[in-house]
Amino acid sequence: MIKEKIIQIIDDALKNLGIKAEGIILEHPADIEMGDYSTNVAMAYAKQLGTNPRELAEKIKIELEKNLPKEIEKVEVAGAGFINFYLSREFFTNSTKEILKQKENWGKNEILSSKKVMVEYTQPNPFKPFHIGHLMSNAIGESISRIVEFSGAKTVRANYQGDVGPHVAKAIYGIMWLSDNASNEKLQTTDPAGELAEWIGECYTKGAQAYEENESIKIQIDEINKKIYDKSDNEINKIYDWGREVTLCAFEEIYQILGTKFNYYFFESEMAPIGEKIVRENIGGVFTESEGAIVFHAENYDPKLHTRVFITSLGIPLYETKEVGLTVTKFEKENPDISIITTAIEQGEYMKVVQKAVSLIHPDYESRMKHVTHGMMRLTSGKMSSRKGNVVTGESLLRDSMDVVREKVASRDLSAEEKDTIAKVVGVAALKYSILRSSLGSDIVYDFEKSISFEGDSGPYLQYTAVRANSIIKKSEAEGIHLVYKNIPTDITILEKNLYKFPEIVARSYLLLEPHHIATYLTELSSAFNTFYANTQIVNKSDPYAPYRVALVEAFHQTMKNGLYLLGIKTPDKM
RNA sequence: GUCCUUGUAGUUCAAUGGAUAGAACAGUCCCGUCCUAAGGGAUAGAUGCAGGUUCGAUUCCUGCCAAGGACACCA
Repeated sequence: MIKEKIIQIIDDALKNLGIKAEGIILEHPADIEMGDYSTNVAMAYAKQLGTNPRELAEKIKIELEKNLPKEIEKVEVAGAGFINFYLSREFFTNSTKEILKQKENWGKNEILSSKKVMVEYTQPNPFKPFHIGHLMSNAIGESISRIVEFSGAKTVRANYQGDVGPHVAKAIYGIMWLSDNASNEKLQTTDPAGELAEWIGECYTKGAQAYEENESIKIQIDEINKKIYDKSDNEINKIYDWGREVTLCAFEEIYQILGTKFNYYFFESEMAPIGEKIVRENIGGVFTESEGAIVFHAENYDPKLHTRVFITSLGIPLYETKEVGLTVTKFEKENPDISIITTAIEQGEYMKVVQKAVSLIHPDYESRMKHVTHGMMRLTSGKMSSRKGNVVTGESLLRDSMDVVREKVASRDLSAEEKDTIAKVVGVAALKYSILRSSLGSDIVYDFEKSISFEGDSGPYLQYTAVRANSIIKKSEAEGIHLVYKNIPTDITILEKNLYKFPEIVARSYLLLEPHHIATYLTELSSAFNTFYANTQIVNKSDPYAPYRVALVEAFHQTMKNGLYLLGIKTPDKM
């Protein structure tokens, strides 16, 4: 790649000047006018050599110019002593050719070649609503899965769901309590799953409220919880089986719209016994008994960690224990080189403790476990809580987003089927982009008006720009403009100066596990394309440069398609 | 109290230790015989506070302030 090549010639130049360089830094200048690549070596070594940075930069420049490769047009010294490289027309022309050659492979790298990476994300709980937090985890996890895939790994997608525990008992109590005749009919069918799941969500909310407000109901629900575990009550078993199926079915419908296909579904009910066995086997070693419970004193291994209970004094395995079971199961089943878990930051400290415990039992897993945490999705009114019922569910949000798109395309000359597809694809894009445009660390303040705004910095803006490019390609085909690299415009567009950077951006997104770098890049790229589009008549048979410009548009379209794929967003042909 | 996140234009977000801190929305003002105006152009506007390291700090270190989270039997 060109980057390595430039670093090499800088290294050679420095050697000729008798400077031993360690780690040459080559970056893109903030302003595109200042060149395509820039190095700070003159500033970094001037002090050590006792010279002025600019003077040293000039010397290095002369040395570089003795043997400049054809990809570089010129070298300049600027500012406090930066050495800037300007890539040549030939480089950009070849770059366009390369993109069209690589097609769907454009942007891939080999950082993870022949590795296997398991990514766990989404983690909704049966019997509870699919809320915005799940949407967030899904968008991020799916994007990371695809970025990892583009980095050469085999990706295994996993989902982990809490199908047992107090939340299920609360929901079942709610279902029994709210079941009038009409809802008894509900229990006879699992269709439509979405609506039924929504009703179960309401039952959960009512049950959870009652649990906190009424002592006798609390006792009843605890009783139900026990019966769920030992499967001793037929009526409860029936409701349980029905509710589990309905909610899982509803989740599957959402995954389909979101574009996720899981390879594995892990359930807490299955992980509990596995984890419990492991924990009990390690009492005395890793775990200790304390006040009747089985705990892990993580602070003994790392002062920043804390003690957590793994099995209660009543002998019930907690989430920590199930997580141990899950982690070990993942490694035993798939033996991934890297196991990534995506959750909200509130799980951060807890996960460190669990991973420390697992590491003590299986030291070889330690360096392979990665926890990616993201901020919380919150309303302006505060934290979202499905317990208090003030939720905007993930499903309702998706529906609203798609409805807005439907209104916008209503007047377009498209078939009803096309409009429906566009509503789905663009609605999902609006939502995913609003999640993936920010770095993972900070919270996302959810503003409905803004999330459905399709102007400017948004998913639909990216799709719209790609669609415009697609129209040009279609039109050029109709006009019979053939791709030949005969006449190349002498000027270099901002679009070209952005396109070749795509693989670097993908690699960086993987190394930092931050999808937003791709989102930011695509927005800049789209902006560059739209400027080009506004100022240039591209499809023009009498223009000798038309074939190259169409090729450039195709290269742009391909880059957008691949980039949007990495965000889990589809590129429509029309909208 | 201890630990983990996060503090950047009016708002929502960017910025692999670099050059004049970038966008978008909202504001003001332009662009419609032309490939989709869900577009383009112009204009105004910001690094929580105080130190330190560095040729250079939004970025790294220390302290403070503010918001959110985790700290024994919820998940």
